Amino acid sequence: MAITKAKLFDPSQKRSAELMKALGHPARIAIIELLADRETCFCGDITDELPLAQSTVSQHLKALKKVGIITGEIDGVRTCYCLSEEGIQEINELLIPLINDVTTKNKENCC
Amino acid sequence: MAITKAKLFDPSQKRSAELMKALGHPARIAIIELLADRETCFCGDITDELPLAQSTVSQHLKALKKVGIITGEIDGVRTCYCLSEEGIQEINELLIPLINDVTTKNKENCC
DNA sequence: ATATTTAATCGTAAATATACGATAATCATA
DNA sequence: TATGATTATCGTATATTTACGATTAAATAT
Repeated sequence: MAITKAKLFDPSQKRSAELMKALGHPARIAIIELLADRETCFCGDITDELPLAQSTVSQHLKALKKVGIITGEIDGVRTCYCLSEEGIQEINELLIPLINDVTTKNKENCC
Repeated sequence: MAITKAKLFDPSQKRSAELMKALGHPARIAIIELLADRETCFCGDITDELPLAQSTVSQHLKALKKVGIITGEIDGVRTCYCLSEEGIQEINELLIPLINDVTTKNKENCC
């Protein structure tokens, strides 16, 4: 059957996946936690806390920045990275409904 | 300086990343949404809704099941997939603190 | 018993992600 | 101006992911 299979993924699904994917690595979770604790925000400080090379940490920071979860602005010879409120808010807005849907609708009737 | 770099990623960070990674693809987001809407739960029905081959959908279902976000149990010749309350709850518990940390602590002082 | 339906798995190709060291670029300092 | 500190980027090797068609396996129907 399956007359059409034309329905592609919609922008919201793609955006959700993009954000989730950016969080899909222990190093990037660790970075988020570090920034949330606000003990530090320079690339070098973050590198000191992670079991990874500087270039690798820089790559992870770039990935988080690209999707809008963090911001990074140059401050002299260093770069200060901070969590982006907008990005975190977006994660919040995309995930919470999903979680709510599940916990309310899925209580009784599965196979 | 960076005297030691011994601290590896902790289990919670790895688990969070594992769950986020599983959600890091539009097809898997779409599957979660389909299952939350509870219109269907058999692999074939899901395949009909997605722009992907049956074998690919089966792979995505396997990935979601592996990390505990969905369950799948054989029902005759078909397999019924359902969202796992435990899995969703875990996502909830791991993400909410992170989001809260951010939105409360990160208000004022960034670079 | 044979055919059909459904889903999982296999094999594989192509793309993406991850990690590192080396290098380059930029700013601050001597 | 030269040096040092900091971070980004380049080049590259390896691993993982994603996708597909073909095949297999299992249950049901004929």
